[in-house]
Amino acid sequence: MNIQGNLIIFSTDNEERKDVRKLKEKKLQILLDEKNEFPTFQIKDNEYIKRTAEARVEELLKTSKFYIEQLYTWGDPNYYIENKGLTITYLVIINKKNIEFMPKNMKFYDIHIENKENEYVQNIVLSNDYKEIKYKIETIVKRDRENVEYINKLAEKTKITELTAIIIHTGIKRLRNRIENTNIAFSFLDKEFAISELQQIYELILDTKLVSANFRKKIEPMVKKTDKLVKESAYRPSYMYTFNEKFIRNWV
Amino acid sequence: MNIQGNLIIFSTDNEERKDVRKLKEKKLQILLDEKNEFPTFQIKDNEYIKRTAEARVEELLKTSKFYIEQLYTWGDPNYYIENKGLTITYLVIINKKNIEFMPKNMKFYDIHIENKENEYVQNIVLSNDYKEIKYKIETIVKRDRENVEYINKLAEKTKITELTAIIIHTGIKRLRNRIENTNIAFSFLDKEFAISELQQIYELILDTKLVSANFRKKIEPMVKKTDKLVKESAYRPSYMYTFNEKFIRNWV
DNA sequence: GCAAAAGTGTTCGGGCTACACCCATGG
DNA sequence: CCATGGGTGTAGCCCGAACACTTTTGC
Repeated sequence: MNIQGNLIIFSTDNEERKDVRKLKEKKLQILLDEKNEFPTFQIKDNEYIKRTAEARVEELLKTSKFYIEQLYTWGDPNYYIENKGLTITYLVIINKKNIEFMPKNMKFYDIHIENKENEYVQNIVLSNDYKEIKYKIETIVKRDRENVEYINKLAEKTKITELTAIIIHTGIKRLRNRIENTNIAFSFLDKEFAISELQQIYELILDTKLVSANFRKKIEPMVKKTDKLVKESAYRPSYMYTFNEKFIRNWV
Repeated sequence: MNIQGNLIIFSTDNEERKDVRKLKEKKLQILLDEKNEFPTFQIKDNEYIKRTAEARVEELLKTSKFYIEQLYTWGDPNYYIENKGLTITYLVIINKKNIEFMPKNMKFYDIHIENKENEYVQNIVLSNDYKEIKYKIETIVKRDRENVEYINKLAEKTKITELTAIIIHTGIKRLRNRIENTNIAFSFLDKEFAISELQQIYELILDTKLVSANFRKKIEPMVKKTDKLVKESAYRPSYMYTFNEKFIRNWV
């Protein structure tokens, strides 16, 4: 049985502050290699797969500080050109500051997901300094390709495989589910952070603009205020907050 | 690589009506073999695993009417005595009326999950006409056995393996997640059903009592009233309802 | 009439939304 | 002074919880 693991690694990037009066803008990113594919790893008998996946992240980025969970196991021969077997995908969230080393053949792509027309259509844009990949994902309910059918209209042109497109789509859906129900948002951030940073994470993942006064109240029970101030911009400094450990939430 | 599939099949049973004035009581059930294990299936290269899992259900129960989704892929050598590899579990929901054949070596066990003390402790009771299996599942947050650690205190006595216990636990959590966010509840029922039947499904899965006046209002948009009446008891007959197809919801 | 479920309506409170408003900062 | 984000308060709205009440049935 041919079986392989791979990793969809999410992170965020802080753009430089162009205007001291404005917030740094964060961007959601994923790590892909030069063929626009995810980092992979081999799975052997008598190994604890989750540990194997973790070890691969550690080897890749030389750090052990990240969040990891199993995303899905893909097993549809139509997804593969050769070696038609299974792929187990793990979803990773990492704070860039914890990355000690960047593999030469890999790059973080900015990823932007626009929800269009209706809830089943998404436009996905991947870009870095060198290239831009755009494609549209359409979910058709009740058809039978892993429960839904995905159409990756621009897949051929962009050299993103259908499976890669589906994994990105599923990864985003999982993030959206988790961010509303668990504390994964904090995995993107430093131990101490400003509320506006947390809000940006929510906005990036959910692709919405939130009203900060309301966001603040909503997440208030999940954070603890410290007495430290961030002073690095031409607006009122923010207090630093930390995650309130009482709000650990697990999920299926 | 040694890899296997298995199935956690959920269904419900209608008890006989003891008192014409009372509702039939439903019970949540799962299918286990004589060793208290789940039905398994083999996975081969070049097969669409979900289809393979479906085919196994069809072969087992001689029907094609059921709900199926991937639950999780288990890969921890500590879970296995021998053949230490991977197990991919699919979760199935079936209406007993659609089962055409019951395999001789398998039985539906009533399953009752009590939430105790706090959200991390569950008492699980499996029973059928011949035996009863009780165990307690404790989830410890932040430890590292598939993200949480499970302690199956009575596993040895009851001959339920640790993996079986974890799959049941995870299956229940998945059902609880799905029932709040999708329309899986309808998979347990006939095409036409009374609101009280639907409510019982919710109560069984969530282990709570719901106020029927409020439940009715909550699920109102998800159902359509027919003009048929159920008259088979000494209380006011109910209209039959059907699922409103506009409320199909998918999930990650 | 009675017990039980079917079904409707009303009240109350908590949480979310929208928005007004003041504060603190560097330029 | 200004623009910008930080932070607080408040009014309105919706949804869910609690519960009262009427209807319908078989016995």
